[in-house]
Amino acid sequence: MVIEAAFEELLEQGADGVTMLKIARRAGASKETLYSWFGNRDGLFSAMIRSNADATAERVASALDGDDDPRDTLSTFATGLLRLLTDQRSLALNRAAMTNSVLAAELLASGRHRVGPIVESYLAATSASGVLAVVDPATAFETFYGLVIRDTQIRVLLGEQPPSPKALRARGETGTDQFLALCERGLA
Amino acid sequence: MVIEAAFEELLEQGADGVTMLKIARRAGASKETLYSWFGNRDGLFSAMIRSNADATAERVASALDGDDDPRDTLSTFATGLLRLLTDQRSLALNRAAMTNSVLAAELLASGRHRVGPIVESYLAATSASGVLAVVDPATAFETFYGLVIRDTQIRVLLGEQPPSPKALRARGETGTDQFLALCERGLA
DNA sequence: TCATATCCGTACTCTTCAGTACGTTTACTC
DNA sequence: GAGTAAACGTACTGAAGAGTACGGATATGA
Repeated sequence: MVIEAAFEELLEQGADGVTMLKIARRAGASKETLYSWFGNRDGLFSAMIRSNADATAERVASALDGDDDPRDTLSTFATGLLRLLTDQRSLALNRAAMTNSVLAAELLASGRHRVGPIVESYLAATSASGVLAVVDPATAFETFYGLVIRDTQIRVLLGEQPPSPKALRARGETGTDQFLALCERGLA
Repeated sequence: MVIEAAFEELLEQGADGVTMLKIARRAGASKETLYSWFGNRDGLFSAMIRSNADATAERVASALDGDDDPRDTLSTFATGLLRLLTDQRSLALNRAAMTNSVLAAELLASGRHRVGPIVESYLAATSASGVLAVVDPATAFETFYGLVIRDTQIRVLLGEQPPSPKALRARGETGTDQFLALCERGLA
């Protein structure tokens, strides 16, 4: 599949090293086919962003789906979010979008602005049921995000090694504990 | 000055739109002069990164310098950090470095890894004097960073409008309050 | 078997830009 | 004002890649 080949090229060569010819060769397709399917280079990148975003939104929604203890749900979700944002594909797409305003807007729309509301409605519902007290779901999610992600994403975007799975889990749990502590004091 | 001209080009054209010729013209210099001063394109970008980092480190150190109430010091510092990370020059440099591993490493070294220790030693000293209780200065700084910056930097990197100065200040204060609350409970 | 649509491979155009070469000009020093 | 070094401007080379053109292959279905 072409999108798969494009991701492989992207991971190996970086955003600047990706060429339509290399992708075509790896996919066993011709350049002309790529152009007829995706229009141009940006179109192909758009398709990659959408493909990644679809997989993401689905996972986020299902992580917040059960009715376990909010601490467990949030902590699992936190770990998943960290894993997602330090995943090589996401990183490469973020790097590529960073220097292209159209792609950047698409990435924001299909990523942050699609995931945000899902989490916010979870926080609102949980808060309404009295288990958890958040002042405002939107700012609460930002606080949660900050406590979990910290400077991790920007550092790996700039080339640092991503934290180990174990470290990710620890971070997810600590961040969740900190978030719940702030909730208890009415500071989230 | 050449570096100034380069920054202007970078802000107007974006990282990909910057060419040595345009910079030379804007600076009233010749391409050959640029090459003799900076070696090559990356050398010029390195110089820009260093120039920006020097200004930054100085401001950070002086913000943490006085012996005011830690809440005031931290809150002022927080606002400054937010302003710094959403500043157009920093953003443009981050975007440019994101697709160039050498520049990325330089940006990390002269930015995050230079500012971090300064803040950590402030936290350690303040903690030692009993005014504030942090478990570990390094993770405490990460927590503080997360509470202040949240997803602001990545969003503006992807093209969103930076928050207003007023919003930045509010964020700096709220983030500081949250951080101090976590300190009190031994969670930072 | 024929018709049609899709796709492959190759080759071509066009543009852009990094980096270099070089002759001329400015400016400073003695 | 002669000598020297730095810097200007213009022109050139070379490489790379986006996008296009087209003839030939392959498949599908009537």
